[in-house]
Amino acid sequence: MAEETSASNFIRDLVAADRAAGKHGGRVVTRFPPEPNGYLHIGHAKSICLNFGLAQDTPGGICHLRFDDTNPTTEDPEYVQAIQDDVRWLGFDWQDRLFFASDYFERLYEFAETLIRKGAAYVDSLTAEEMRLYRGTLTEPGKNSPHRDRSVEENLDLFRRMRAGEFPDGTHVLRAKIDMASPNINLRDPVLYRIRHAAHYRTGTAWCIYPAYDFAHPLSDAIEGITHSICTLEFEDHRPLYDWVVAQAGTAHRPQQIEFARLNISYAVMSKRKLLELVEKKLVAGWDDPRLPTIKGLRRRGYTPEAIRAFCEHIGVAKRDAVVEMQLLEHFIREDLNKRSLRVMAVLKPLKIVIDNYPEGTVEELDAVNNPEDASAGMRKVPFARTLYIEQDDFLEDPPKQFFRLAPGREVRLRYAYIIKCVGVTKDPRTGHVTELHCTYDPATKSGAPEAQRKVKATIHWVSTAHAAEAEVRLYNPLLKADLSKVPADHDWTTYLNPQSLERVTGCRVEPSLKNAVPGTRFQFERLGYFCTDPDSGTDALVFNRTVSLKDAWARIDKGRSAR
RNA sequence: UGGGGGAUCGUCUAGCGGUAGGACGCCGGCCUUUGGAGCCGGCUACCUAGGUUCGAUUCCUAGUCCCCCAGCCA
Repeated sequence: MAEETSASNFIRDLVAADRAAGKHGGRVVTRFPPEPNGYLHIGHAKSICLNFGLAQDTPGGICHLRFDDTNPTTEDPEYVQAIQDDVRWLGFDWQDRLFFASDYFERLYEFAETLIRKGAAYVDSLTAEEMRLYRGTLTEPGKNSPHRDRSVEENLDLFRRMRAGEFPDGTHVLRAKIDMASPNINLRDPVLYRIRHAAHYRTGTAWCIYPAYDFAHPLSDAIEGITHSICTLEFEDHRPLYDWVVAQAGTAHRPQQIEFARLNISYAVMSKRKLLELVEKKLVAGWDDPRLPTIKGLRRRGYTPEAIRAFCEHIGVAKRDAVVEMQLLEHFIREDLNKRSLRVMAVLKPLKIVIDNYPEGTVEELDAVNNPEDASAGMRKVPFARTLYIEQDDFLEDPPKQFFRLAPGREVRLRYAYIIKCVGVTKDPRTGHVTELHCTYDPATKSGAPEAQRKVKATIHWVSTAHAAEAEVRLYNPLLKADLSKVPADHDWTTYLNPQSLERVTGCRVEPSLKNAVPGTRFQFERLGYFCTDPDSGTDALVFNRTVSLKDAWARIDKGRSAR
């Protein structure tokens, strides 16, 4: 019963119903329409999964990738490239259906003349400020521009001269002639074209007038034969305008706009504007900073496309505003990585131990399991010797009752090795800090040996001091100290950045098998979490990012204790 | 105070007049050479008030609360 099937949602249901009713000739054509003015983030992933997923799930369904590049001042080919990379990395394929709204500029222009000819659009010459005043308010109707009744001939002439570059920016716009008293402000003669003497990254200086979203988007959809144009909730009251534009242009095809609630994630920066601000002000390392919910950031952090897709599938699609907890995203990456990542041992904060009764100069190559969840992952050898590093957190001089790890006189098992007992503690006489532990081992308890069955309360990880490689490990915490939705608008939101969002731990020691780890490789550091080799990593300086920690029962207990 | 939307466990989400389900989370327990994973059990919800009905989360009415809209951004 509980098979892993794709959950339905109101959009899937609607599309299925349209197909069943033979609407659009039974075809399903969706599109993902990013503007190339920033990098994609997990919110876009939701839309990508929805649009491409709808196409995939429908026999004959297709999904276009269309760049909505109608604003030359903010767009850049760097973003076009990055967006394509990200969509592909997420696992979706637009095949030969890569489109650009800018490729439609000539046709859109013709549609604009069509509207002018039928008296549905006019050239206005009010300043932006005047236009704002004429627009009215939420509760008061607007009033007609003095230019609203220009003749078709005059409008055509003016519009052509706008195109020809005769006027400076801001002097004229093309407006839809709808209703300045409409209770829906979007219908109060919205701007269709504006003058922008700016080079476009694709069309260069061929144009100095550019279509507005409300004009370009519905018509691009119509041109491409999009059946279901899925967008976010804030466009809901643009839908009458969307339909108006398509009807006035008289296109053969009439696409249907459907809106859903955008994704929000707790303690994550999800607005394009804010992400750009973080990057530009160098508050983060770049668009791929692992603290960012950008696709590039998640990727560098160690997230897999599979986990992101599973997350997007499970959060569902609805119309109510929602804030998904970060823990849910973390759940899906843990679930994925648990099944596939190779286990290795790494010590983040080393504490040296000497096994007093272990022969000096001896090195044993012990057998270690690569992935207990996957027998085909095989085994590897890990060198064991007299002096080792263990995790500082795995020793407590005066442990509470629930602490099962090492303490004076206590025993633990060293993973894949022996049971050891702590017999001595060396401290720095000045600071009182523990600098070294002396232990003894029980040779009969070697992992795999018949007499090794003796139970101890805990197993801890370790590395051999002589064989381990040094590494830097970057730990990440939420970028924000509070949810931005609760931050007053007049506050500088960057003051809510978490100063502890990045914790660089240097002097870590990792087992020798990691010496040649290639950037982008994911591991489980046993008992610690999932880690991914960073692009900054090289053979001389290993760098790992913590993708997500393992669930930590002791941390919870410890937290509960200190809270009391 | 105009218009457009939305309200179901702490968080997401299902339900389409007939016992309110799932996931995350949280709390127990089992198991464990990762305090991981796995397994078992538990926790908590229909915005309010009326009405229709044998029966309402679902339909109706009236409220309440939340989100979006006054860019020549998308």
